[in-house]
Amino acid sequence: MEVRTRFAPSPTGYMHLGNLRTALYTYLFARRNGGKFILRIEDTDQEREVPGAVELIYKSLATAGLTHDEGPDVGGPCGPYVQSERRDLYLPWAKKLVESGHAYYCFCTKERLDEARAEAERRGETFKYDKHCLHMPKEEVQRRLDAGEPYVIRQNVPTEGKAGFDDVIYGHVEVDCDTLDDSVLIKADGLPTYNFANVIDDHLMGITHVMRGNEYLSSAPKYNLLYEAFGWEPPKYVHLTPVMANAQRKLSKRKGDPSFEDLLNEGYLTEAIINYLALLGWSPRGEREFYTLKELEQVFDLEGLSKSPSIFDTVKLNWFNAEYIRKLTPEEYLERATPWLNRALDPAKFDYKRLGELLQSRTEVFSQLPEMVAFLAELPAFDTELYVNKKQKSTLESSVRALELVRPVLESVDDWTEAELHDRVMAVIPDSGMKNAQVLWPLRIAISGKMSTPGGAFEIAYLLGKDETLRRVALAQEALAK
RNA sequence: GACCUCUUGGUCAAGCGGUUAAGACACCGCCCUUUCACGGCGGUAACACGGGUUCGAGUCCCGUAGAGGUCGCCA
Repeated sequence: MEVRTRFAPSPTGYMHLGNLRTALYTYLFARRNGGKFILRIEDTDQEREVPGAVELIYKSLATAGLTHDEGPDVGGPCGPYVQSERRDLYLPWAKKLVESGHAYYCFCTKERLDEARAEAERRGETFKYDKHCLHMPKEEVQRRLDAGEPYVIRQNVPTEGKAGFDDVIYGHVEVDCDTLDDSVLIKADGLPTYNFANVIDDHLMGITHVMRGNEYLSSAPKYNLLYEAFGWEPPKYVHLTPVMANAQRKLSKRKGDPSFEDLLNEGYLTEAIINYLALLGWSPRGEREFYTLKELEQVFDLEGLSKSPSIFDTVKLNWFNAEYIRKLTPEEYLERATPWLNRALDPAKFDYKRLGELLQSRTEVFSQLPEMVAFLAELPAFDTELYVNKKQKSTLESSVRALELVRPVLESVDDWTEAELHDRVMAVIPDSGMKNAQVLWPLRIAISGKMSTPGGAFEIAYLLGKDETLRRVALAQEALAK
């Protein structure tokens, strides 16, 4: 049988990394098995509608490369793929359940239920609906229905026995029916609850593998009761662990954790994000850890999925990103880096090509670039202590001598290239009695004002140009004279 | 509170009854070197705890603890 999976997000206005990973696994599983990957929008909650949110889902999936075979925008045989457009579809199914005794009309008011809940709370008990309306005579039900009284339809969970399901990752999970509540299937507004809509849609759309967050682990037994009531074969369940911000809580946009878009805006590469996310909660069980999306499509399997939550680690993501950045061609690198460099530099004044070469192996995330190169545009204020470096045998005194030695040499250089600067400066060092580092360390400090820079003294001098380099050296000599 | 689930280094994780308990990130050290980074080499660091089962347990079973989830006419 053909594998059919679905990603069913709510349009919230951003793509959670946890959701993206769910989408990724769902997509990969379908691809690996030559099946279909379906996108379904779950927007039954009208109050939470966010404008543009659906478009953002399309855009995010497209950016990530997770192309769906069926969905609202591409169509398919099981449409519509937007739940709000399927609103009239669910009630008839619920009524079938009422007929077979697996569900019933309930006229209890919210007030009565709230009261009952509060009462249970007071007694320290778990609230469970008391099946009050289940025992209502048929005639009365009909009379109240005819009178137009508001109602909901509830699932009639057996009072005894066990309900369970098989999960691909967790195995067989079983609970006593009497711990289960009769949950609402159809709300007073006529729309289905999320859980009911899921069962109906997944069945109608022929979903074979339901991959979703494990917050649904507890409700899965009730899902299966529904499948049984309809006489449908339940799908295979694959409950995925959450992506955590720390050991206690999930990644949360509200708590300031980044969404997919945030990461993209900070200059993370899609490939790096996907690669990292794929390995966060799933293991290919080998030494290898670099995978393109296409490669993942070949090797992804359910066995490698983790049972326990994983913590999102920016540090490791950064490493992946840095690795992917190094794999870029110099041209690709420069293209991506340029907008970031422009935030700190005037592109007319610097050799971006050379700058790019120097920066590529030093870039973890593009957003770090402006801060890394800002010293080129403007010499930062710095303490002369920077000149003191034990390992380079550099002291304030040696630095004074080094700059005295180097300044006239620099002034005499007309061909301002790295090679020329290198040869000319290196030529005078041996006779000075100083070590290379004793001369080059203070020179770099003098013209950059920074402990570390994307390049050594000659590269920085070249980038700055002759005038600016000499200006900074003169400034440094003044400062050291004090 | 009830029910469900999870638990290998700081983090991601391999392991599916017999291993010196992989590997990666991070961290530390050394090398390379005009700084930083890259690259190379090396190092510190883990089976939550307690009982079983077994010749043998990180791997199986039972408890305990900790963590997460569910208990909405939200999704």
